[in-house]
This record gives sequence, C-alpha cells and structure tokens, in this order.
Amino acid sequence: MIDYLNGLNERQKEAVTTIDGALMIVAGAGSGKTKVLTTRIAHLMAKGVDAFNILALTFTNKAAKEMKERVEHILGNHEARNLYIGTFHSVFARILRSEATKIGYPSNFTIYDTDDAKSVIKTVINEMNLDDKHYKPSTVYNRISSAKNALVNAEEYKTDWHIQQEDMRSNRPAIAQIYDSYAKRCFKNGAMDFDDLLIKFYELLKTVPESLSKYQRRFKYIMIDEYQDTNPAQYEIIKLLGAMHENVCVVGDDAQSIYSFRGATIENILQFQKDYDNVHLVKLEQNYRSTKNILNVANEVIANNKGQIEKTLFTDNGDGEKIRLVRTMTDNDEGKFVADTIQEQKLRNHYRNKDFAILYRTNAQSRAFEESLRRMSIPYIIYGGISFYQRKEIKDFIAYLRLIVNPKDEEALKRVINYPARGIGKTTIDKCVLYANEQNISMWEVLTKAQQFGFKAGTLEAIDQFVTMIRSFASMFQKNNAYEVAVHVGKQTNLVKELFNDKSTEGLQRYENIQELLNSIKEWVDDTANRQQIDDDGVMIDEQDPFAASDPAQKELSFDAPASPQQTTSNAVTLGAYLQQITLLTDADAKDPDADNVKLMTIHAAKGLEFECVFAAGLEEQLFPNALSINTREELEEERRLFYVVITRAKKKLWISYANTRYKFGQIVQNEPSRFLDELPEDFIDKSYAGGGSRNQGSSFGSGSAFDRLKGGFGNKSNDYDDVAKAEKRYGAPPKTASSKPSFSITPARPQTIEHKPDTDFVASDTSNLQEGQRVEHQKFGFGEVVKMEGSAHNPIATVKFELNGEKKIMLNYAKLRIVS
DNA sequence: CGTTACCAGATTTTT
DNA sequence: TCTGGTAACG
Repeated sequence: MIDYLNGLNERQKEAVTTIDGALMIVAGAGSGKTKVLTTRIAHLMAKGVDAFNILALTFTNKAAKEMKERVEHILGNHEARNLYIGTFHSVFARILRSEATKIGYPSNFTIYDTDDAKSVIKTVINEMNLDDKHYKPSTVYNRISSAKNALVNAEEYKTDWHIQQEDMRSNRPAIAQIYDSYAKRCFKNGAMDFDDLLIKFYELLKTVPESLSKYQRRFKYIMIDEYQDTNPAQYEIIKLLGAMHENVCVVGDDAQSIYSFRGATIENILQFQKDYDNVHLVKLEQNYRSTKNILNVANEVIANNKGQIEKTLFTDNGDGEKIRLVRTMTDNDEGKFVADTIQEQKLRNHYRNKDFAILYRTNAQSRAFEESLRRMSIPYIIYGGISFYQRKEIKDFIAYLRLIVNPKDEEALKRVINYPARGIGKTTIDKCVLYANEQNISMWEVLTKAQQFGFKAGTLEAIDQFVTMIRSFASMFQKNNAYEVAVHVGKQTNLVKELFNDKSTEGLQRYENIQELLNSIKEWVDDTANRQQIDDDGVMIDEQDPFAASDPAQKELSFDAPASPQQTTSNAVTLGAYLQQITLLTDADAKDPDADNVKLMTIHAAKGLEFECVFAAGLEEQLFPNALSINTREELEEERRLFYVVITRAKKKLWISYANTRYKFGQIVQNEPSRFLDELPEDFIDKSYAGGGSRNQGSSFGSGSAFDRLKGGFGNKSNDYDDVAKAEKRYGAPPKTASSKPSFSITPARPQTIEHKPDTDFVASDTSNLQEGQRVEHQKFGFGEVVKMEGSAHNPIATVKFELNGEKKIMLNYAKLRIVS
C-alpha cells in the first residue's frame, strides 16, 4: 500500500484522518479536493472499514469512476469495487431497482428522460383540454421539477398558498392539476423521471421502516462531493440515511454553487451545521492549480458577491502570465482568434491540443469555434448538446428494448408502434390512448385486446402483427441475451436495413450510430457476464439480485409467453439495468478526457475540471450574465460564481474574450461587454487585444491591427485542401453557412406542372392489378407509363413516367388513374 | 394513411 | 439557423 498521507498538507491530512462524526470540508477551487476524498476513502478502508459500508455520492459518473480507480491504486487491491460510488441519481436508481415494489412500482420501472417527461406532460395537458401554447410543456416541466426537488408533492402543491399565488400570477392555475395527472400517468406507465429517483427513494425511506434501517445500517460512512449543489430532496435523504451513524462528510465550495436552477441551495451548507452535533470544519485554502495572477483575478471577482463563507485562497505557484482580455468584432472573429491562438501556442510553447479548453455560457456558442477549429484542422470535441443516447434513431431503437422490459411504458410504445411505418397512424394511436384511459388499463393492453374495441379490419391486422412481433421479442429474450435480442429486433423491424439503404450523409451517420449502439450493448452484455462470475463467487451484493425475493408486481409485467420465469426476470432485469444506466449517462461520461483534442463545453460542464489554457468566451451583457439571470441579486451572484468557476479552471493561461456582435437565430445582435469585465483587477490583465479599455472603444481584433499582427506569423499554414478534407472526414462537413454559399442562389426551378385537361368523361380505372409497362392517364399530369410498382398490398405505389411532367410517385389508394392500355 | 412543404418559435445552465 | 408541428396533397 502506498503511504497515502505523504504529500498531503496539514489541512488535507486533518480532513482525511477525521473519520467519525460529521465533517464539513470547505474546499476552494484547485485545493486538492478529489485527492482528499479518495485518500479519505482509502484511509477508512485501511482502518478496517468494509467497502460495502461506504457510500460516496459524486456529481458525475465520471468522477465516481475516477475515484474508484484512485482508491484502488492507493490500496493496491480490488476492494474498491465494492464501494457504493456514483451520482445521487444512479445510486438511488440502483437501490430502487430492488426496492421499487415496496412503494408500488415494478422492479423494471423505466426512467424517463427530460424528453419523455415533457412528452407525457404534453399528453396530459392536451387531455385536459388546455392550450399547450400557454401551458408550455417545458415550462410546466420545470415548475414540477422544482416542486419535486423541494419535496413538494402534487397534493402539497395544490394546497400551498404561496405556490398557488405564483401560478395565479402567471395565469397558469392548472399546473397543480397537471402535476397530479402527470404523476399518476408516470406511475401507471411504471416510470420515474429524474426527480422521482430522488423523491421516490425518499418516500421509500420514509414509509418503509425495514428499508430505512437496512440502508442506515449499511451506509456507516457517507461522503458527498459538490455539496453546494445539492437540493433539499437530496439533503433530506442524506439526513435520513446518516441518522444512525452520523458519519457524514460533505465537501463543497459555496463560491462554486452554480446549479440553483436545478433546485440546489447553499442553505444546505448552513443547515448542515445546525442539523449535526459538533460539526468538524476543515478549510482547504491552498490552491495547487493556478498561477498567482489567475488566482488573484478570481478572488477579486468573487469578492463582489456578499455573504460567503470566509476563506482566502492562496498559492505557492508562480505569478505566470497576465490574463488576456480580447475583444473582437463578431462571434466568428472570436472563433478565429481562439483557433489562431491555439495554433500559435502549440507551435511556440509545445502545448498539446488537450491542453486547451474553450468554455462558454450557452451551448449555442460552440458553432463559431467549431468552424474555425475545423478550418485550422485542430482536432476538437464538444461536450454537451445532445448525447449519443438522445439521438432520434438511438432513442427509437432503444424504445423497442424499453417496451420488451416494461410493456406499460407508453412513451416507448408510442415511439415504435409506427416506426417504421406499419399502417398504425395517429388516429389509431389516439383511439388506443383514449380506450386505455377509459378502461384504466395500459395502452399495450388495449393493443392486445384490440378486437374488443372495433378497429377496422386492416388496422386490426396491423395491430395484431405488431403485438405478435413484440411478444416474439419478449419470448426470445428468455433464451437469448440482450445483444442477440437487439440484433434480432433490428432485423425483424427492418430498421437496420432501412437505415442501411439510406445513402445520404445523415443516413450513413445514423446507420453507424445504430451499429455503435449494438456494439455498446454487446460490450455491456459481456461485461455483465464477467461480473456475474464474480458475483457467483459470493461477492454479489443483494441489490443486483432483486428477484431473490418474490415479487407480486412481476406478473403483470411479464408477457403471456410461457416458461422459465427465472430466466425471463433475470434477463429482463439486466436489460432494465442497462436501460437505466444509459438514461443516466451524460455526454461527458462517454468521452475520453485524455484524448488529444481541444475541449469545448459550457462552464457548467467544466466544473471540477482543469486545463493548462482556458478561453472564457462570450463575456457580453445578455449572454454572460445571461439576460434571463439578472433579475435578482441571487441570480446575478450565481452568474458571477459561474465567472469565478471559468477563471479557476485555468492552470497556466487564461484568455477572456467578447465580441461586439454575434448571430442569434441568424440575426445579428449587438451586445455590450459584460459588466463582469469591470470587476477584473487592472494589474493582472493584459488589455492589448481589447482596444485599450474593457468597454467599447478604440481598435479591436477583427477590425484590423491586432488580428493582422497575430495572423502575420502563422496564419493560413495548414489550410490546404488535404487537411480540410481530413478534418471533414473526421468531423463531418462543416455546417453550411451564409459565407460558404455562392452569392447567387441557384434555386432549382420548381418543376411546374404542365396542365393537362382530361376528357369530361374521365373515369378512374380499377388499379388493383396495375402492372409495370401499362399506359395510364392522370387527371392533372396527363399520359404516362408505369415504370415501377412498389409499396405494400395495403398501400401500393406506382411510379409513373409522364410525358409532360416526368416521374411521379402515385399512391393508388388515393390518386385517380385511367388505364389506357 | 403517409409524405412533404411550409411556417412558427426557440436558446440558459443538467442529472 | 434549426427544429418541430401542421396542412395539403397524393
């Protein structure tokens, strides 16, 4: 074992070796927080605490994984794998999987991501005959989400005078009702949204004493990272869990609290000291990350906030360079400046791509940087935006798997029932939902009993085929693993083939994505199989085997396929576990942080990370501080903390940039420089690129001199065709912009229909036996020849080559054709 | 029922 | 600029 206490400073040592009782570690930016946390866990284990008794809650899955590895490294054995480490959401989801039936949920409950949740809300709103323009699903979702994070249930929401006043004021009195219906609908679907993972777990602890004492006894030591970003629900859960042993250690920095929009509250830090006896407080104030200049600027900026926990960050690092303030004409110039500067720094100081991060307030700002980096052939990767599992094709495919696991999952069902098109359209789906509501059964059940509901024969047949297909997937799942089933699903549904046949760039991409999904499922299956072996050796922990206990809810879950319930459940459970895991995965978890590329992300996403060189971009009024967050002192202070967070991400060099104008919805808007720029202490700032002052005045980058100066040495070097081609291969072609289009537009002349006048006695023929080669007349398009027949028997499509109007696809069920010969 | 073409509305941050 | 929802048409 490594002598882990070596190399810790006195404060850090104190934090690590204080193991009993409540401990609060106030850890300034770059003060070695992660090191302290991991060492503390290792210390606990070295002192004989069983890994099974340690719970550590982190902010990201990535952080959890990293901590596990570091503990393993310190101890030099594999005990760390038994630790309970993860995000609040993933740890609770895992526990809930085994306990869900105790609060009435199926063990294989689905986790709804934000899209699913909004879609359910929208359904509910429409069913209540409310206007979804006024009750916008995303607004309502946010409102419900905040309520949940404050542990306010639908009942309390309805009766809380203050909340009702707010809703009245915004003229949305029905939100309480929507909340109620939404919660009921999720329950009926056997689904939990992100917030439910917290509040349902809380409910479990509150209402099921055995579960409470089970987990209280288990988690003898609890540690919470990023404590400043916890919300009341999380706070209460920890309070319950820690009540028996009171060995709760929280680590946080009030200056980095940036998630209040998600219900986080710094109050939790103050409350902590009230709720626990003799809270031991340790402050980590020595910064090991940044230069003196960077730290001085950060300290000065954050000092503008009032009411913080007293602390002074200091460092033994050198002064470093001054922070550079950069002003450009447009957002594109800002992009160009950053790309140029990266190129220059790489050449001059031998930096690698991965030493750079471009950080911004909103995801939309990434565009300009992408373009400029691509043009310079600098490899980059964007964090955030839509994650892999949010892509449409992936979600559609996964919906099949979701449906196999949990047939009550209405969102999944609606996604796949007519994808790919199989003749079950909107009208039919609406009817199904209606019947389901009337009879208070699931939509899936309506489908299985479709004969009872009087659908048209054709529709009935389509439904029947669909039901049979899904059932066959489910029964196949008893003998085969998730990967085999997934491949089978892809084949049976024709999804893979369809994408394969789509030869457009996007189609190709989608096809590759599906392949990647299948690979990841395979990887996961293999991985799980391995773990199973370990588990069989007796290391298995009970949460991973929820079906050891008998389970009454299981029956309604399973399909009426026969045989081996053991197999079914355990397979379904593992697939359920996989599905849960991927909905909780963020973009960042999937990407390799060590890859040699420039990182682009929002400041929120950069929390906890550090880089040699940082570009803090878009320091403009309206944008940063954001226009939506300047209405109260609290909001503004949070924006300032965000600014503090960006600054403190940098180890060696920091650029702060802003543009005079930038594109918004394709329109140019002008912004003033950010008010935060006025708070930068002159002494540590190099303003030579900012035109002399921080406010709009003098010359600036992009308008002339500074840009030219900079360009002189190293400008267009790598811009030759090959590199661009290479880059495009790697990153895809650059998005089309106004500038890349020819200035004259070649709008293809819209193929105009040449009028054809049919005879007054034009009679449509029976086209059910139409053959290729036959000559036909169309009312509008005139005479032509059938060149191709396709489509299904239900929906035959003829391609007709018209003499006057070229090839048209004619749907025989609707269009009228006269057979000439 | 399915496809397409057009128009409106959206951008704060995320598990 | 991009996306999703809808209307109109085949």
